[in-house]
Amino acid sequence: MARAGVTAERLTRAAADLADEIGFQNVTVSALARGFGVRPAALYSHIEDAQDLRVRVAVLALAELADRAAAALAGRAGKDALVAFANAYRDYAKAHPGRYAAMQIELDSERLATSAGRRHAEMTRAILRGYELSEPDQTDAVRMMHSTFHGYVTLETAGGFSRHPRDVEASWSRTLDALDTVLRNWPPAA
Amino acid sequence: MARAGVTAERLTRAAADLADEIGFQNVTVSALARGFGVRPAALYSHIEDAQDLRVRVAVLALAELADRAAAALAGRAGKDALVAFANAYRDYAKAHPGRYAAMQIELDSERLATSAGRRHAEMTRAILRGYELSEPDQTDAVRMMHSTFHGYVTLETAGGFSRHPRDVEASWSRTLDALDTVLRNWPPAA
DNA sequence: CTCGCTTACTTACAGGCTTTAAGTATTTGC
DNA sequence: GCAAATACTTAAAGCCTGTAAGTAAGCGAG
Repeated sequence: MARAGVTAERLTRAAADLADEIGFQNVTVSALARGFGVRPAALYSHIEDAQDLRVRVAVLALAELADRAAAALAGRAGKDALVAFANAYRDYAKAHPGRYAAMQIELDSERLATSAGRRHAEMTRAILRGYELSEPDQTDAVRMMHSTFHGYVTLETAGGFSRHPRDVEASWSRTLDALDTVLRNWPPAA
Repeated sequence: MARAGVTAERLTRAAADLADEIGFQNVTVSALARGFGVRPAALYSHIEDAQDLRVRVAVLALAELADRAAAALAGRAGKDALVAFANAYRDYAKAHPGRYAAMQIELDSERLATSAGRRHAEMTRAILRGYELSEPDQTDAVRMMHSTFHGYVTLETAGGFSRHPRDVEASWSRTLDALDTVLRNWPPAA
């Protein structure tokens, strides 16, 4: 009965990889245990329950994405920064669909504050520095940007754009152009 | 042993209502059967399996939303139409979170073509008639609009905007202003 | 009206997942 | 080298999905 060397970190990583392979919904404690050659009950020494595992994957994914976005953003400003950030976001989601799906579960505010959620918001605001928006326009713009990225990526990966011949890549590029346009010409409050 | 009068339609409606109450993820065949005072196995005379039930709820929700959007759109044009459509979309999602979640499952293209998916696309294009965009800009704009709506509503209902004091309603209104702005000033292709 | 067919629903069961409890083996640290 | 902590095991309860086979209810035809 040699020990399998299971830790919460390894479990989380394995769960994330499994999610990318078979879909986040299909990641079960049992399947994960199987991968480690261990009985399901063994995992409960390392994680609280199945939901705890899901949250850990979500936090991991948020951190990974924040790292990539930060790297993409380094040394860029204005539209350049906008495009780099957006592409980092979309590329991550496409490369890691399971991790991206994990990010969508509702995290309690405590965990989000501690996690990379804050970093994302800060980076988005950093991009907006190039557009000289003051509050509350800045917050509105942050929300619109995030909505556009998230919406586009979600719909694209769900196959929502696949029934029209127009190149999805091109539409994305034009959407970023449009976003840049509106940020430079943010409409005055009514 | 009186018959319970279960039909696929009633099941679908009950499942949708249940989803709005307890969340789409928590709708099970067993819970649904309980609501009808019937054994779980009885439902398999009316639905193929659990996935079939989910798809039915999704199609129902798509049709309901299309009806509301069409009603909101009637007699309007330009920004007026854009705002009415967007609000119908968001209001539906907020009033029926379970149904809205159901709409996000991947539907095979066959079912989507038959269902209300087509109507949605047509309505979005109808709105764009007021902005005089020609292809492929029109398709790009449709995709951006849909992404923005979907992204905003998803993030809002997931609590993603709740850690900032700015009124979510106001941000939404400004986002629609911004969308109108960019549609009127759609950037020329590079 | 009743016979017989179709359909709705039942019980029974197999198999999978989650989670707790209690026991056994292994490792760590003094 | 031994005690305490930790990793893992089996066992079991509870819930879910889905299939198979049986029973009862309704319906149409004679």
